[in-house]
Amino acid sequence: MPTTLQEEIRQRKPFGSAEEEAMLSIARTAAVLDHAAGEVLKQHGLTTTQYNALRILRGAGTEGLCRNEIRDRLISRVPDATRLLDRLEETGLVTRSREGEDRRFVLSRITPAGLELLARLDPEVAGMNRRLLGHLSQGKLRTLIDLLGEVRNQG
Amino acid sequence: MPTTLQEEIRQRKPFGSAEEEAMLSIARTAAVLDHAAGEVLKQHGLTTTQYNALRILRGAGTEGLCRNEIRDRLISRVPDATRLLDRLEETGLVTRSREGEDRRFVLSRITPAGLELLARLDPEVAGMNRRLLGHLSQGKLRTLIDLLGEVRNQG
DNA sequence: TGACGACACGTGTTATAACACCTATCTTCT
DNA sequence: AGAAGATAGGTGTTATAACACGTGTCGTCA
Repeated sequence: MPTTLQEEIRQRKPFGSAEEEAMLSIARTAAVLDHAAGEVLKQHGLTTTQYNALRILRGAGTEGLCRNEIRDRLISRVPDATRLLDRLEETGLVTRSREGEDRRFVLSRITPAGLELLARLDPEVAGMNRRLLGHLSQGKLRTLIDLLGEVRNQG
Repeated sequence: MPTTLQEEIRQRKPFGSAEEEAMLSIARTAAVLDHAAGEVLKQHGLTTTQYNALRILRGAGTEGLCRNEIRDRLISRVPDATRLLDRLEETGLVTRSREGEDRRFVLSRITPAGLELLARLDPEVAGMNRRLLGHLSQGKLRTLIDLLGEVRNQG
């Protein structure tokens, strides 16, 4: 197993700056984790984005959320939340309806089938998180989270 | 500007574990940075993956690299490096030829046009890195890089 | 030597992402 | 009231990602 990013991507020259190395480290780490999560979710017919959307809708409860609200809450922004929800609706995990007094809004809600799927996934995802990150102490995880927050704020 | 991830994605409930929060923080940060980098590169007709591939080929020099070697070095693995190189070849940034004694290998090389493009991009990318990450001290960046390395090793 | 498996690439196809554009509804201002 | 702009959502199209499979080349071993 390679021990440094430079070995991992077999780069000969050292990084030009800490900023550059940090950019690549973040991208690389996210790619590795996203791939691992994707493998787990794929077995349940979900992509990581679909799973993320379902989690958002579970958090929203019975009121549901409109399309743009879901889009804005996604970890990784997608320009086409309509068809993301189309697919979740096709597989019966989400329902949509235009019902408020403002008829522009279409509320999406997670279905019982969606809730069941998430409930089945919860322990599996928790186990995956431990497997992927459990070798770091709580203190290190906290430091990492704080540093990433600093990166995003005033990025 | 939101100050915590929880506000950023408007999540009501606190995170279930530090591992979960770290997973989401990494994914979120990578998405934000990748989006910013994509905006810069888009103006030059490149995606972040294409840019990454060009950087790899510049590092390889005149010897070039074969497809699978490029694929393995990419920050974010793609299952179809052939067509990634197809596109770079179409735009004249890369050439390919089958020439070694082992006729299975197809060597890809960056062209002078590719080198010129990268040379034009170098200062722009460096400036972007500073803009995105320059507000963190060198010590914090080093800590972040090290922690991300720990995440990937024995992940 | 020739059959077999491994390897390096490429191709075909489907699903999704990305982008521009369009429709319907609402708000506001004259 | 009615026009203009903003907002929410959908559609059409192209590009790319993702996956399975096919082709040619090489090494190996009976």
